Amino acid sequence: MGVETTERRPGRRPTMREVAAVAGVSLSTVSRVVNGGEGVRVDLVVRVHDAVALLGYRHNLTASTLRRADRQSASIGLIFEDVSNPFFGVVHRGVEDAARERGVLTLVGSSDEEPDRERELAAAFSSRGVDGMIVATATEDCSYLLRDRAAGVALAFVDRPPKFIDADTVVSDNAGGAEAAVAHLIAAGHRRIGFLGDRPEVHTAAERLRGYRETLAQHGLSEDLDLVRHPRFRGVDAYETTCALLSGSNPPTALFASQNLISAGVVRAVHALGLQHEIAMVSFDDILLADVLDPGLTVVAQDPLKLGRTAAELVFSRLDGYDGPTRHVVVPTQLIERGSGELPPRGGG
Amino acid sequence: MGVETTERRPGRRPTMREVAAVAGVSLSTVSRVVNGGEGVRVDLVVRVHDAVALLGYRHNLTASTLRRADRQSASIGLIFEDVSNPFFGVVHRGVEDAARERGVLTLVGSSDEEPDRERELAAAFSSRGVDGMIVATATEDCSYLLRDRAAGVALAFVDRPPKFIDADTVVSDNAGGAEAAVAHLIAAGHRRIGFLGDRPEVHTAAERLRGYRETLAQHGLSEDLDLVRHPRFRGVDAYETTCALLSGSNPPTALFASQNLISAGVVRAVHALGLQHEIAMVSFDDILLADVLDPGLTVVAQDPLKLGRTAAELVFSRLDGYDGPTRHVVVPTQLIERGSGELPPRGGG
DNA sequence: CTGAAAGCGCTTACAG
DNA sequence: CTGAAAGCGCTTACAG
Repeated sequence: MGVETTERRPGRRPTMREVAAVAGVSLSTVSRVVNGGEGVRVDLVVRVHDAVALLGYRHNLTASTLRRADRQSASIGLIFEDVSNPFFGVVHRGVEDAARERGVLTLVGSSDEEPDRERELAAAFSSRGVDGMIVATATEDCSYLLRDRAAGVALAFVDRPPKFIDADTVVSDNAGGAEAAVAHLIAAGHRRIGFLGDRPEVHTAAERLRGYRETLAQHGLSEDLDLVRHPRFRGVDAYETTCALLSGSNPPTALFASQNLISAGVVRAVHALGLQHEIAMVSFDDILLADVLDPGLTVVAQDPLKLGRTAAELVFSRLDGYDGPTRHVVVPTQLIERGSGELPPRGGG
Repeated sequence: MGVETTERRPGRRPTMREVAAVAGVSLSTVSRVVNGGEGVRVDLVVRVHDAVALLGYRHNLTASTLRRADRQSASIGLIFEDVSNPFFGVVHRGVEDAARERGVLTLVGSSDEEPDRERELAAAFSSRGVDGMIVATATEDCSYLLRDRAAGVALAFVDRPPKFIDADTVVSDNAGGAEAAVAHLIAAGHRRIGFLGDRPEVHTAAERLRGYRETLAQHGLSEDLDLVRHPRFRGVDAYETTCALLSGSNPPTALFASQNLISAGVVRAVHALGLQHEIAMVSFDDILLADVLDPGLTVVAQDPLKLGRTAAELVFSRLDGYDGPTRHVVVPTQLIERGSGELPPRGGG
């Protein structure tokens, strides 16, 4: 206790030069040993390792990157909407799993859906020399990243495709998942299906809305604009929007909630109104405890782990020299029936 | 489409030297302007800015850090158990919020509760010159970080205090929260209360178990070792453990689940057995949808955002020169009654 | 106020 | 196989 306090400052750490002095070899030799020891006499390797251990030397990757020919920093930058959203937490993990396999570290930030914040993060990452970036973009125009790509930064977009730049992208099958959800509700007999989702400027929301609309049309159902709602702020406002929608004059008999946090608000509202056994519901994106609700929440599950891993693989393949056309990966979704999506229309809706 | 592809390699980006040439000034002057322009003639500032814009120059923070006297990289490293655990996602966000205010970026990794992995991450962060590290440690002995601290890395521990190093720490009031949970169940009439938690090597689990035991003792209840279970793997195994516990010969009338993912498994099991209105339950750590369950899940809520923000503030105060004694912050928990914790013992337990 | 020079910690041709 | 030297992109005394 307290002993270590005196060691704290100033923050000097041993350099290769000092290791060289202790080992009685040149700086070059230390560098060779630290970088694998190829073609260095065994006794010198041993002496260097001893000196490293003695001094507690740690390789300075920053300086190494600056001088090395490949310039790789072994780090990539991730920009999500919000790292505390469980969906992005899992995407993050997927990236980390792939990155870990090649010793790459992740810098991570939240854009909060603000374009300025996204650009600031990208600039900050770029200044720190990341080898690649994975972006869940919130900007209308992603061409600001062209410069970074020209400078050698490998780019991949996840969850949402970019505009004004042609780049590797991995997204969920948003329209297809929405179609599955809405078709499922129609098959259960519903004709009036409410849509609750992010504002359509968000690509995923737009795609899910498109799937909703096209599926209605395919089944000869006309769209009632009053049934489409975009809660502006999530959680609490999805709750209020749902309450308003369900207490209107001609309410829907079923709901399609197109985002995880919105779903939580919708579910909360339906339960608060005591309508959970009356109003059918399907959620886009699975959530913890969805299976324990009464009735269980039928969802269109995404595969966020795979989204993240795939995005990382796209970036790494570029770093490994792939220079072909851009790739656009679509990860399938899966409808999971748990009860809420199989309820028939109340009163024969 | 495709036009940009040709720009991609090689990854040359303009240097200060090139900016200087274009602006017709010296390298020193460019550096001064890029760093704020203090004491540089206005016309030169303008010329440099023009050259920067023309060339698309971006400051190389890595090289700057290497040369600068303060050596600050404006980045910190975070080690969590798992970035995809919603609890740590929010802790992460708390750190990010504080870091963002001072332009600091976060490197983040998951230890998966493996000591080797934790040490690897710490070494990787250190090699990349982080200014500080925030660690939710999984190691028995954290003295391996003494060297980094001696080298000037500011340290804070979050969620779990370290052993064999005296360092700034912020944790939830684990024992107090557990006490509140158990006392609450006792007040509802329960005498046989099951404990489900991580293995006690994890500090939080040990503290919550301690709170459980001490509260039983305070109320004159003897501990039944058969009621204390440590599901080894989370989720599915918490489910099975709970089923086994409840179908035993002398089952508990109430359950205390001491971790978020374990809670999910316990809740799932209680509902699967149809006992959700019979068996009382309190969970440590709040989870999404807990309020929508039937009955609502009574929880001891933590404040993960505050945990993260506080950890960051502890790190930054060290970087700002604070050199006093280590600080040990305890963040209060809050009991939220929602129904499951207020059920009386069945059959008069 | 401005610029030439030294140097941060390291890698990499180059000569021996 | 080994070492002296140049240099990655930048900052910072130092002299003018």
